[in-house]
Amino acid sequence: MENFAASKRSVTVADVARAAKVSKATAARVLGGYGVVSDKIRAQVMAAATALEYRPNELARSMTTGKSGIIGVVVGDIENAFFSLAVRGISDAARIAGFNVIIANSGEELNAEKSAVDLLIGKRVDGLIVTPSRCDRMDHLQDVRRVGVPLVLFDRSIPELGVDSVTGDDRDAAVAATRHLLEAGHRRIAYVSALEADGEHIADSRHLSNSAVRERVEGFLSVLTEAGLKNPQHYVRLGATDQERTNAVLKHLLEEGSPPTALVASDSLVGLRLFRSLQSLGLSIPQDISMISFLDADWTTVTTPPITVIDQPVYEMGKKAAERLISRLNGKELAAERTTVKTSLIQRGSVAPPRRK
Amino acid sequence: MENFAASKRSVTVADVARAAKVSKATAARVLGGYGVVSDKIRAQVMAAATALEYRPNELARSMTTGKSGIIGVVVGDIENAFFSLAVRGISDAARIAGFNVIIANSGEELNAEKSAVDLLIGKRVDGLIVTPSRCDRMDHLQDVRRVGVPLVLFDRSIPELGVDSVTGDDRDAAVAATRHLLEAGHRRIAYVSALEADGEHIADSRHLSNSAVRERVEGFLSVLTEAGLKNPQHYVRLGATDQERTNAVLKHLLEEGSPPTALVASDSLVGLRLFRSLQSLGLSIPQDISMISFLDADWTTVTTPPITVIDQPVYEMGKKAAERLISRLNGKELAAERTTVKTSLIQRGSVAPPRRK
DNA sequence: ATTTAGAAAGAGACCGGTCTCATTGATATT
DNA sequence: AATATCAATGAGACCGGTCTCTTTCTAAAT
Repeated sequence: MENFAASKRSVTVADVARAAKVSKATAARVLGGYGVVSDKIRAQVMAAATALEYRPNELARSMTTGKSGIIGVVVGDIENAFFSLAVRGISDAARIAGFNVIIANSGEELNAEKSAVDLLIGKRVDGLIVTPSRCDRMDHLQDVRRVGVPLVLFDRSIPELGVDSVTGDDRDAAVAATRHLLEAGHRRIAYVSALEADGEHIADSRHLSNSAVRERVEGFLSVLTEAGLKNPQHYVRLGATDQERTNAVLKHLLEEGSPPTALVASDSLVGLRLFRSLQSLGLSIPQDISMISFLDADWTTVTTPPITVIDQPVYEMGKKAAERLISRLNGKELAAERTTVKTSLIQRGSVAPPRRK
Repeated sequence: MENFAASKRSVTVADVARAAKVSKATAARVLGGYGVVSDKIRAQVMAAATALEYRPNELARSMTTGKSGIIGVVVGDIENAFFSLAVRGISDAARIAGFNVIIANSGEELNAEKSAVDLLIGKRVDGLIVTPSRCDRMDHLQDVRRVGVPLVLFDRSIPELGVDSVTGDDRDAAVAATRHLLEAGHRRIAYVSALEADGEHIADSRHLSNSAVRERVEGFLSVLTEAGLKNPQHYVRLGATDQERTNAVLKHLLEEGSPPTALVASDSLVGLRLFRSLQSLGLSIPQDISMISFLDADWTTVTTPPITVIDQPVYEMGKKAAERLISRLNGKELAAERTTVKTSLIQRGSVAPPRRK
């Protein structure tokens, strides 16, 4: 009784060699595409290979060559449009260069990130692209360097690590957005992020564990401080991780003595949640409150009004990160570099002068 | 001169064995967690391993065991929320079961899909989850079975292949949506899909190469036929692959003698594009035209009006597909099964009775 | 005291490729 | 004709694990 489904021992070079009546070494040369072989023998081996339906075992190949042809990617959450677009950029660039991509989710959780990195190194990925969930904990990333696996940070950078990073120009982007609101006449502007924290407030922006958020907050604060506004960090709020908590954050903001007249959402998910919160409170944009969101996400174009956003070229960022990694993998000796890509403000309909009291 | 970045030869069991003054076999037993070892020796080996920062080479491990611990996933497009959510479901289920996921994009293109499948098999994935781009071309999928790699189809099924599949109840979903529109009083209802085709029209729904779309179209047509409407397939349109072509599809529909009063979008991307098209034409929903979209995507809740959708539990679908595959990987002998998950219609504001002429 | 069972450790083959080195044979050189 | 040169093939080690088989040693059984 024969079982077709049962995994039969797969066809190896040795099998092909036997069928083609040549040595294993010769068959390997043909099948592996290296060394010198006569045309006649080559044809012979190829014929045997197709007849037997030979498929190279990449695992074995990787083991001897030491290269797996795989790039490991650790992102916060593939479900998030930001990351899925980035992954697309990475995958495309990788495929063109002949690499494959293996993806792991960290859920923005340090321990998950650590084990993902460990695992990918165990799989002997040739290189790693990581979105560090915390920029202040980097032992595991130092390990990556130690074992000699090239590493590129994505979306966030850790200068102390001395590795490549590809990020947006987060500070400038925040500056542009904040200026835009300031110019529209707003004086009480809130910045809302999903970053996990003890409370909703921040004590010191320098302690923000996510460098992208930190840069943005610093840009935000610098503009407001420059404009002579007092205590601008009062309006920086964290912890908008889901709809419920976002509702709470917004509620707190609006119930205070001097509520903000404009909001900046730290990413498109926060933006979406804020939009929903505002909607459910019956507040209209931009009459009652203005808002700007990071990332030109799908939803921002079809709302009424459409949302003014900071357009991050995420696909290109992913592509750049992959290209940087790949040029390292191809042996280029490069100094660690911080690549920042330019973002732009797309003005739509969600910003207007604040309502006069 | 020492180069810290250069990849140094990695630490192997043999190195650990030497350091712990035991045989390679014994060290391997400890590090691999198999066989019997005395506590004393175990401690000795563990100490040496941590001292040397030993990291197992999963590649080598996979080669001997024949299992890689990797599940290969081939999707149409990770950038599409449908797939990124599914991938999340797959990844989560996989991680819980101790598997990893390697993702490849087919771009809904048969050749890309073929090479992705080849490649993943070359990497010796333990199992495969594939969204077949065409349900009428399945040689490469038969190869998968032949080499003995368990396969689960996702979102689309190919009964002739005799493998597991996890899909939505596409026919029923389309039936429910169409009935809903019919009950609202619509008689001219269009179904718009992004499926690539020669023209925008279909000759025979049985020839649709994507089984999910085929099922939906068949459900759609059956309801309309049952309702006594003539030539309902006239209103089935394909090729809405990007904004421009979607605009064209809509233009053609609306310029005809008896334009549709309601639209069904085959997926959330088509829905989004249709929404934009309608917006740019100055048509208001649902006064001028009603619409229903597949997939409860982010954007559908924040439009004015919010969009009535067919909610597909995509995360669960991904999870189910992974779980099915994993139970096979764990040696369960199962008959091929078509799993369909129930969808539901979420009524929001995009459906109203048609305007009276 | 001698046999015996079983636990613990060692030796070495093996997985399926790559790659170095040795061997063969044909052509070019003197 | 004898030697040098080089292309084409073969033989076998190697990568880093797993795993089988063998050996050693201790403790229970007779």
